[in-house]
Amino acid sequence: MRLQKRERQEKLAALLEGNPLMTDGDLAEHFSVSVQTVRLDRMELGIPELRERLKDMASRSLDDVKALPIDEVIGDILDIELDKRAVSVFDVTEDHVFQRNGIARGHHLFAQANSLAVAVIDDELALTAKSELEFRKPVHAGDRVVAKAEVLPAGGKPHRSIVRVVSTVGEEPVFTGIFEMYRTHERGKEGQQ
Amino acid sequence: MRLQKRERQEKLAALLEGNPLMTDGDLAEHFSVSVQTVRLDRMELGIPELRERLKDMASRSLDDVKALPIDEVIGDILDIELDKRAVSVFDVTEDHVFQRNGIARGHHLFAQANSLAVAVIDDELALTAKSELEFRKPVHAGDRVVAKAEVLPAGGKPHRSIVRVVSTVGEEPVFTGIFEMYRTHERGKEGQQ
DNA sequence: ACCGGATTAGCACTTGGTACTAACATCAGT
DNA sequence: ACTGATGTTAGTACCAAGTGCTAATCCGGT
Repeated sequence: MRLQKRERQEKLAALLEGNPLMTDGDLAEHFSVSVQTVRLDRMELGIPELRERLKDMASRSLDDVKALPIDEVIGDILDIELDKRAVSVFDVTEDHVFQRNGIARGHHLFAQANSLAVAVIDDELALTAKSELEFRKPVHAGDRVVAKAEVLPAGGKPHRSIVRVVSTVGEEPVFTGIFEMYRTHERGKEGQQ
Repeated sequence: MRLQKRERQEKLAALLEGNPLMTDGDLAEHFSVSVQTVRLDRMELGIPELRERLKDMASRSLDDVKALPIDEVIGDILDIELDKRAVSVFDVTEDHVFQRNGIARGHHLFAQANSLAVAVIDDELALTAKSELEFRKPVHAGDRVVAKAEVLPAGGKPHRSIVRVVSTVGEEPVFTGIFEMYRTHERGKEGQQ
């Protein structure tokens, strides 16, 4: 019954992949097989015991807490010239769309554009003060959204800059936003690097 | 030496908060105290044993994988009356702020408000078409943001609704947004419940 | 009928605990 | 100085979920 063994081991590995919190006893019951057989299977598959699996997950999830906040910018910045212009790209996945209709939730498009607007400002503190948005076309999972930002003359207001962002999928504009940004330092201090 | 005990227990709790992977033995060594004392301390503090802590972390990190994409709505909706008004609350954590200055990134405030605007519309398909935002005050980690949405007369435009959202921390308004929403069905079909 | 891989059983041992009991230690109050 | 409360340590029995090892048994193919 060579096939049975192989099949069982494959299913066992898959099972533990999805739900690592099962004891050998649980697994034995699930496959109607003895605990020892489950142990042998784990040996052969190189799967560690429950406690080791838990420890792994726990320490990995500790790292995750530190790893998560590295989304300072939503989307990958491809090109940037401070206080002038910037380009970023953002790939829309299933995670970003309404399950209802498959259309990307607005806040993701906003997040990409807003992040870019913040990034393009050459100042250690840049905050969004106001903005006007237009969602022109629905965006779907699989779409690659390219956002282009350009910094416009602030119109004389101190500590302010205007950033205009246009996001496109292919050639089609899907989103536009005007961001009025607050900054601590006046524009033009190129000496800061 | 009542103080010593209290102090030790505080440090012990803090220690496990930061690094839950320590055995009673590790802790005993760290505090130069017997294992039994550590156990008593854990009892008094209601801290479960190592394995339970690992199991908790592991299952939590499993949930996280499933829980993250289920952010159909950012923030918890406290109250909602379709096509009229809705309230949601969103707790800002370290994960939502710029590490630079501790100020919440704009897209989180937008996401809460926009989610609420979508939720309050009584239609199977509601999309944001345009919006105007104002970020009035910086929001910090630990702040609890309460967003209130009200649906305004659409001004005669077909398939449109206007939603006004005001977000506050305490009594202070921190964010306001006007959302022009697109909907498939005209307003007024109350029969749907 | 016999061989070999697969399976099962049994036992001793390990970790990191719980639950409980008992012995000290230390200090305060009278 | 004696008593009591509080805190600390020690020791025992027990548990879950394993490892590691040996031995027995099953079952199919030739």
